[in-house]
Amino acid sequence: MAATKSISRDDVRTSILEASIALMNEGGLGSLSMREVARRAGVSHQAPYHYFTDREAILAELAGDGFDRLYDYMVSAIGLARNSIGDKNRAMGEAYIRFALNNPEVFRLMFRCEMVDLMRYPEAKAKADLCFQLVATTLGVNVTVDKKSPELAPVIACWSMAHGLATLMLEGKLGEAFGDTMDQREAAAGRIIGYYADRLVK
Amino acid sequence: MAATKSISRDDVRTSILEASIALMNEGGLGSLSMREVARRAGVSHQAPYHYFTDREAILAELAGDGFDRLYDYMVSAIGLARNSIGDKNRAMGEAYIRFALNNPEVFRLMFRCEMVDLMRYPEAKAKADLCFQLVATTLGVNVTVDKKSPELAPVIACWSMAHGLATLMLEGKLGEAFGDTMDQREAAAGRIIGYYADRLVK
DNA sequence: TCGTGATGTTGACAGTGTCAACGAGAGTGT
DNA sequence: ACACTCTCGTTGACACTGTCAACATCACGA
Repeated sequence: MAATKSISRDDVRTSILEASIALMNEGGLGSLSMREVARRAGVSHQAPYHYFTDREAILAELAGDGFDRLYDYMVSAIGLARNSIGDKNRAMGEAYIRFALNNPEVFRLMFRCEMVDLMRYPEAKAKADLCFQLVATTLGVNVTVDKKSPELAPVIACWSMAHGLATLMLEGKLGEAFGDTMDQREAAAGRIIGYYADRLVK
Repeated sequence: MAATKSISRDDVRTSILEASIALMNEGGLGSLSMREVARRAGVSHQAPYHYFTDREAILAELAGDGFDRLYDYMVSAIGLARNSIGDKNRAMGEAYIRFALNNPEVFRLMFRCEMVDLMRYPEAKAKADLCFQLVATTLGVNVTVDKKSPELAPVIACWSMAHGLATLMLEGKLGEAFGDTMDQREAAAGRIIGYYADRLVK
């Protein structure tokens, strides 16, 4: 039956991806090896190559999922915010950082070009672009504008601050200045973003 | 002779580090392997372990050098700036980004905790702290203040924006919106920093 | 003079990504 | 019915990795 066959095929592919996610979250990206993924998925060490050309192809899929989820994080936050650009900007920045802290390994994957070269994975690239467009339109900037247009400057400034703060927190460069528990750290980051994001858009 | 011995010892250590730097700059951090380093340095594959306990110890040394050089970048830039905090802040941010673009692999090393856990390398950590203190004092904030003091907020905001911008450019997330040549990209980043850094400190 | 420690070597081990060769089975055209 | 091809899966091999263990050399202090 074609049905059972195609279901089985999807099953293998899905179990490979699930094993990848589990490994990534357990031991970090360093412990995500093709052979261990295959072992976890219960197939031979070579089977994953029938679904993904190489390790990077798996990572690209995970990164693509990450951009989808980041998009959802931001859309939800924007929806809950009041109608002013300032409030939306603040909510969006907080959501960006919350996503990074809740999904550290995927976040790294999404923003490290030597791990996933988005140029070679148009699907994932499109999802990343969607996130950028969401940021721009939320700040009231028409994204169809010329890439070099100065109109994009505030978008880049806001994005840079949120991204820098997320990265520095993730990599432990802010010490424990932001508190010990996740909630405390999110709140502290939110205060920074909330206070300074406004200054960048007007 | 003790002299020749100690010189020879230093020679080996130096050649190991030089080989590491060369490899890092040629093929990225991924191609910096202990065995290839040893090969380049002209010693057996096990010799480096007499000088560094493991791969991370070499990377920590390189990262420490990186913080030294970042410090120099920023100090020079501050010295050339006019006397206002705004000008110094701008010059410092530009220097930060110039350093990142000119030394991409070292910059990554310095800010990725899974590559070098600074907690385990107090020497490198001290150099990193020096950079942070330089940023704080340049912005007129007394760094001996309580880590959780809100006085540090503008310091963190400025650092985050510069770091985020550097990271996003480095990882190619800003497309070619910033120009094709290195000079163009530096200039564009400088414009962003120059325009927005001021808004964060007053 | 005899350890002894620092410096260097070679050999081995399990682990990795990936190529090559092969097989079972389904689908298809004749 | 038969041969062909394609997909999916296997096993085996290769060179490479980090690192442990064992051994050689040789300067130096007791």
